[in-house]
Amino acid sequence: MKLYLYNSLTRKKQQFEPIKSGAVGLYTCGPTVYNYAHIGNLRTYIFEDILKRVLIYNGYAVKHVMNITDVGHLTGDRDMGEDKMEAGAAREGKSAWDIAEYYTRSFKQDLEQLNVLAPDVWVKATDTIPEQIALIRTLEEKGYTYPTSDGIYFDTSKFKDYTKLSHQDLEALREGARVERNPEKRNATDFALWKFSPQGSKRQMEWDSPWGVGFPGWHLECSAMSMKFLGEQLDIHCGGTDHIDVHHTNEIAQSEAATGKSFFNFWMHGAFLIIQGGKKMAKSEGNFLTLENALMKNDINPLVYRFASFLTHYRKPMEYSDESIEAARNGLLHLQNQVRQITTAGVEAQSSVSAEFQNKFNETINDDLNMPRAMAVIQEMLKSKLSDARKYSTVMDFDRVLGLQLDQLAHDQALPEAVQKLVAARLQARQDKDFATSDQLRAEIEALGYQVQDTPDGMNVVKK
RNA sequence: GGCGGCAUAGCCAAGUGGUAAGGCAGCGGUCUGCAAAACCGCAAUUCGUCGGUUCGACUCCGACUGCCGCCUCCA
Repeated sequence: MKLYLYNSLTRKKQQFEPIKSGAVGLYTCGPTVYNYAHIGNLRTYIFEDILKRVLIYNGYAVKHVMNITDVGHLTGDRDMGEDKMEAGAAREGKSAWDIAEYYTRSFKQDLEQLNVLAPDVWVKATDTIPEQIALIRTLEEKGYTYPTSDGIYFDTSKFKDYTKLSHQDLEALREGARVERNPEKRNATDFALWKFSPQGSKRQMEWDSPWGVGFPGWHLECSAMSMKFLGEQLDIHCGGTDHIDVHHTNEIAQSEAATGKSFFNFWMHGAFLIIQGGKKMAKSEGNFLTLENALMKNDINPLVYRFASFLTHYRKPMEYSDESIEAARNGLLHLQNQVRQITTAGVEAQSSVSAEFQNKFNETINDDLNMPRAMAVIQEMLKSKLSDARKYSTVMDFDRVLGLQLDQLAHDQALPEAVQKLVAARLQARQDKDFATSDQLRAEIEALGYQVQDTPDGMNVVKK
């Protein structure tokens, strides 16, 4: 079945065809590990996970690479700020390396909680320094670089297709610049490939290079890593929408200048999460929410957030609020109950997947990952005239893409001892027809975050 | 100032030329000791405003209004 994806390069939905038949190289921009990921960041990783799962669903072998930026990402623009890692280290009184390690682990935990498939290759920027230096060398030989007092820079005026991704008007951009310029730069858009360690101070992260001791520029790592692990010409590169104008634009410039070939065929970007009032989530906005403090702290399953993200298309800003999480929580619980309903008949045994609904579902997700509509297809299927067995098989097939762990529902019944006791007591009370006590116990169970379902087969208690 | 995006029921949100998916909340019903869960049914004569094109527009064009993103660190 044909797969259509929106390509930021052409600003159109295009049919996707990998360079090598049957296999896809996927590169997703990872985090800068100087702080926790917030749920806005996480939205992008969920979008990328859906993309990857859709590729797999369509039968492609996917090789997925994600970078960990642990050096070189500056706090200010114009290549003049502090390194975020060193700043994080100073803030927390730890070494930059400890900071990187700590937040990398935290990030990976978040992805696990959200059931995001791990990439095949994790790469740290600091593990590819030789490759990055080699790339600068190539650019130097080809005449794309120039030195300044603080580093080696890429001359963007020498790369003719510089705006092919951003579609920006550089003249206009220059006029509107409201940031102080680095006077040694030849063009406002030039960027650092290598930064020298500051005079007289010792950085925690620094390396020798042909140009002097220092560290690589932020954009360089992604070029070096993706080429190292995926080759010079690649299929799909993703990231947040904010990366279009600078980060990805610079990656394209340095990569294509170095290889003379077009870099990635598809560029895909996820839209932001915004909170009530329409603001994006960011540290600087003071509305920074992590998975932990937005959901887990309130005893809400992180998969609720995953489910919530399916309700808005990835290219549209997603509204976040307590109400939206509550709606998603109820929505997921409903879906889980629907699946439980068709599981109880003991029909877990394989039945064939409904071809009609599978086609419909496949067609929908293949239309630029239209998850909101896919969710509607699922409801349509669950409310159709299919047998429970077929519904079960079909929804499990869909869950390969959804990743909501719907197959684990039956085994998810382990109740805490306190709840078990209440359940046993309520069972007894009901046998004794002592409904006052029974209702009282039901309220207690629900207060602990569980839902009581009395079915003809007995009492069912599930986590909300 | 430049570039781009968005505006659809109480809330969230698909659809993008042929007469409005789905979810949450709500209401009615079946079931139940009562609830809950599940299931069945109901909910926008209408898609920010004003014009235009068309047999026909939420969908195309223009203007306007409001909101947002990037051009500063950023997913």
